[in-house]
Amino acid sequence: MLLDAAGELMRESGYASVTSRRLAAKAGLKPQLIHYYFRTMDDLFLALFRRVEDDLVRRQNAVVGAEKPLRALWDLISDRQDVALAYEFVALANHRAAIREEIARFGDKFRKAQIKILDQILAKSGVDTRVWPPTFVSVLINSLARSLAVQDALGAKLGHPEALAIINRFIDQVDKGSN
Amino acid sequence: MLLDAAGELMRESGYASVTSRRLAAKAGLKPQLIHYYFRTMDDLFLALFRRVEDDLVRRQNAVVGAEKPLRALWDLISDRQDVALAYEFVALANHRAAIREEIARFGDKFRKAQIKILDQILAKSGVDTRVWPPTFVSVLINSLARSLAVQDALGAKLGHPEALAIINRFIDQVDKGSN
DNA sequence: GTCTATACTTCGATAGAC
DNA sequence: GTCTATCGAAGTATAGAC
Repeated sequence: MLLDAAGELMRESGYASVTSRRLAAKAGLKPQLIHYYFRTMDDLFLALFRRVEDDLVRRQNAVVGAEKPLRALWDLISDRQDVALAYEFVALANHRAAIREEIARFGDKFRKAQIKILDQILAKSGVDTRVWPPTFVSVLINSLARSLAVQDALGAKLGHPEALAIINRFIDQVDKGSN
Repeated sequence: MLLDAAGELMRESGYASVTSRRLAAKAGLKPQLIHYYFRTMDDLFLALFRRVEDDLVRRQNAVVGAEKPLRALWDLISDRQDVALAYEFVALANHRAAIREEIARFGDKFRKAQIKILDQILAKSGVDTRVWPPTFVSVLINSLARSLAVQDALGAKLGHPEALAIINRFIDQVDKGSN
């Protein structure tokens, strides 16, 4: 419950506003209880990150069974809430070594799993994997999805429709061949 | 001088560590002087952002005259220092409305200028702009450059060599035709 | 412009009673 | 597990002397 509240606070107001006092207020507890469950705030941030991490890996694995797997993957990595949280964690990692290491570890783990999944999706789709190697597609779609999501959230959308048209065409083509 | 120090602090330790006390310490001043030059910390962040903004637009305009213009643009938007700062500002924008608006405004302005430049570069290069519309190339290279830079900085580099090989091939092809 | 002094708030974290 | 009490540090910001 505390981690839920912490995540919400972080997405809405940034990592700097996740303080023991504010978090406690949101959860209807006394600030001291935060330190009972998580000795330091670093412990809390790490616990939250690991939780989000597990959830993302689990959801990513689930796209394999979807009717339109690449679309499902794209939607997953485009999720506004997730992207906002990811940005906060990256900024947080800038001055918390423990977080930075965990993010780096996760980044590679998530990508490794994603490449495996894309390998299957692309093979079934009939797309030429010499032109579109799964590794490249992974880097490509994650970059695009996150950039578009964050810029959209900020309110800068110039060029997005044109880009999305091309991206959607690619996704649909892959998912069409997939069935 | 203060803005230089603030930018450095922000890149190194995150926006949350840009406080009047720490900034003053770094600059060898008393904390109260910060408030003399910038009444509030918001004013300071805005002033810093506008400064970085102008600098980026200026540097982007300069790539037109470069021998390898697309490579010059790619290097510009891949700059580790700039990307780190950009992430901090986005995170900061999450809970400072004034910053968010300024970033959105800049995002569209920067992209608009970039599309214009890419229009020239791509036209000269002989690349088929029906396959590679300048707007799409703009969204694409900014997404890729920033994602790769930030992940690199964190220490997650899985798949980067493969992606860069493909990106570099495209850039070289464009710049080759450009001369 | 730079200083001292200072007000007020919020922070992380611990001790100890129940 | 939850409470009261409390410490010391750090934050933003203002007033006023020089």
